[in-house]
Amino acid sequence: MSYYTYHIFFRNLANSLKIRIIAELKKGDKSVTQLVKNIETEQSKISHALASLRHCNLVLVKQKGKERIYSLNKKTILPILKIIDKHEKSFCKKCAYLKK
Amino acid sequence: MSYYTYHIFFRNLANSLKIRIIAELKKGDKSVTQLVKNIETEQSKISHALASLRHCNLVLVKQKGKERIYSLNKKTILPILKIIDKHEKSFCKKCAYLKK
DNA sequence: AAGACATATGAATAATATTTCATATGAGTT
DNA sequence: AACTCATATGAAATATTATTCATATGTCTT
Repeated sequence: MSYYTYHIFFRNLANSLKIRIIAELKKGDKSVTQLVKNIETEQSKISHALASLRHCNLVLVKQKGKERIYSLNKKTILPILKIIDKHEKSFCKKCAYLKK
Repeated sequence: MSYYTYHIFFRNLANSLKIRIIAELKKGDKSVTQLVKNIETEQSKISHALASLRHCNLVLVKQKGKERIYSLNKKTILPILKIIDKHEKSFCKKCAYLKK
C-alpha cells in the first residue's frame, strides 16, 4: 500500500465512539440495539459509526432475523491497540494525547 | 490505557502530510528544511505536523547547529503500518479507503 | 398487506482539524 | 549587537468530519 493511504485507515479510527464500539465488540458480538443500550448513544450515531468501520472491514455483520449482529475483525485491531498500549507505557507517561 | 483515548492517538495519524513525513523519516533522519524540500510543502505546515507527532512521541528531535534533526520512533509506528498492510491484503482487495 | 421493530441513510448543522500567513524565537555568523 | 538562516507559533480563514433529525428500508408478525 502506498504511504498516502494509511491516513484513511487511521482517520476511520480517530473517533471516540468508534473506539467505544470496538471495545464493546471486543467483549462479544452485538446487535445495533445492544450497542445503543450499552454505549448509551443515539442509534443513528452508532449506525453511522458502524458504516465506516464496515467499509474498512474492521467489523463484520450478519443478519439474524430483524437484527444485524456485528462482530470485530480482531486480527487487525487488537494487535494495533496492543502496540499503542506499549507505546503509552514506554513513551507517554504524561503524554498530551492522554489528557483529553 | 482506557479505550476512550486510543482515538487521540489515531487522530494524530489521520493526516496524509504526517504519513508522508513518517515515510520520509523511515528512510532516515532529516531536518525540517530537508523535509520541506522532499515533500514540497510549506514550512509551517511541516512544522505544525511535526509538533503534533512530537507531542505523541512518534518522532524525536535533536538540535544540530541551527537545524533540528527529526527521527522516527520506529518501535511504535512501523509495526502498526505492517499490520495495516496485512489488513489491506487480507480484507481490502477493493477497499473503499484505498480509493481516495 | 398492514403494522411494528431494527437498522440505515441523507442532508443540514455543528464541531473540529488543517491551512495560511504573519510574526516570533533561537542559533550561528559577521 | 545586528544579520541571516532555520524553525516554531498564533490566530484567522478554510476545509473536513461528526451530530442531529427526519425519513427510508428491510424483516418479521399478524
